[in-house]
Amino acid sequence: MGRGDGSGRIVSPPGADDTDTGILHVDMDAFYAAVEVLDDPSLRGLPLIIGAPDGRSVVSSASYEARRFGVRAAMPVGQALRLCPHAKIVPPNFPRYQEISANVMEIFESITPLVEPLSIDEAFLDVRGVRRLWGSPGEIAQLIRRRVQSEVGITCSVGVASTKHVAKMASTLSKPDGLLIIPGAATQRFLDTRPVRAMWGVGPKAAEALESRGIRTIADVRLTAPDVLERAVGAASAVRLQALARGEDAREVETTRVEKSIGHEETFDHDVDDREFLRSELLRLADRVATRLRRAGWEAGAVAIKVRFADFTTVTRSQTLSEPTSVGQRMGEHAQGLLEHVHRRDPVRLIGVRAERLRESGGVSALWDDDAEWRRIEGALDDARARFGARMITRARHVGTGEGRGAPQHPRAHGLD
DNA sequence: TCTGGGGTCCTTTAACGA
DNA sequence: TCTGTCGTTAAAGGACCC
Repeated sequence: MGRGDGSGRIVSPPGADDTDTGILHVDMDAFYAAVEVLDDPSLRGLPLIIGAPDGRSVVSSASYEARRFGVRAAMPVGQALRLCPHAKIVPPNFPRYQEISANVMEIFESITPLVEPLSIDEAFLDVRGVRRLWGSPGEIAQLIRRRVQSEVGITCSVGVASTKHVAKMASTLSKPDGLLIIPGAATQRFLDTRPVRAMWGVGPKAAEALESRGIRTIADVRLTAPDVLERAVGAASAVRLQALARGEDAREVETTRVEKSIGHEETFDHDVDDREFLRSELLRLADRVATRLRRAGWEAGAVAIKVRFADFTTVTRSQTLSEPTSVGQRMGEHAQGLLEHVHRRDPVRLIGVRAERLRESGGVSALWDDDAEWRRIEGALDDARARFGARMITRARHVGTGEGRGAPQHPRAHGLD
């Protein structure tokens, strides 16, 4: 979600030069707020803050009317309300945003198969292969903007360039409801004048490290001696940033991405001292993570916990499992064991559980949904696996069901009862 | 007024086996 | 056999993104 308020917006005139481009970055404008307006037109024109109204929540999205008052995503809701006291707070409705997102992505995929969703509200498109079908990249960008507006009812901004990095920077500059095309030959000129903070991957820390050395623009990054840059941001980042500053970005639009971890975390309304309560919360969170693992047909090869103390310092502990699992009870027990390795006893504001090193599930668990009895069966199966070896149990499943991972079905349907 | 929840990636350090 | 080194992996922390 863009954090700007639309001031300093730059857009291309109609029919602008789009020579040597082909990568589009499409970004919905104030997406969550836009969906809320779509569903309740009486909200149009109002300063909206999407975020839970209670205690420690932050702004997920804000309408441009609210941004004019300085409200930004990730800002505590309390602070946002002080900046814009008459703003209307709307609690987020993520399933609904997911729905609208799917509609938008469908439009993209009707234009090119090369779509890389980056998040719920943005995607890269490679349109180099569909010119004869839909026209030049600039024309396709306009087509997408029209179609998203007319078929979904919200606005988006599009950056058109020769690389992902430049397309992303361009869409950001064109927000809201804009289009910015950077022809290949203009890339260096475009980059050179932008501040380092505008680079994708340069956040507050890196920007501070660069600016304190007098490196303020992307041209500065390009012209700084590599060893100086390396001392500022580390070796890997230095190489990457300098390439991006020269307009080099060989990353392709990737249509498939494999998730690497799944986790849940929660911030308590009030800091928690009670170790037993923390243990029970770990179990609960582990259960939610395990449910998602099974639905995806995965197992965790490692479990990690995260503990954030009242002073916001955060520690993590992780452990590789001797046997991968997607059983909530087992993940929860591992999580509780990891908590024993956190010796600091101060009040805790957040706790989380994450499944890492995901692999395809070899077990029965992927076939069925979450259910107390089924959890018991899974536990028994896991124990059996541990005792007799996973291979036998796995093979038994394939013989027994004669099918792969499919729609969730209850074990009774297979006569396992 | 403090600072969500979902992630990814990078860096550093330590341990370990060849 | 001893010692140093190299490569790999695990773990922890942190920056960054939306």
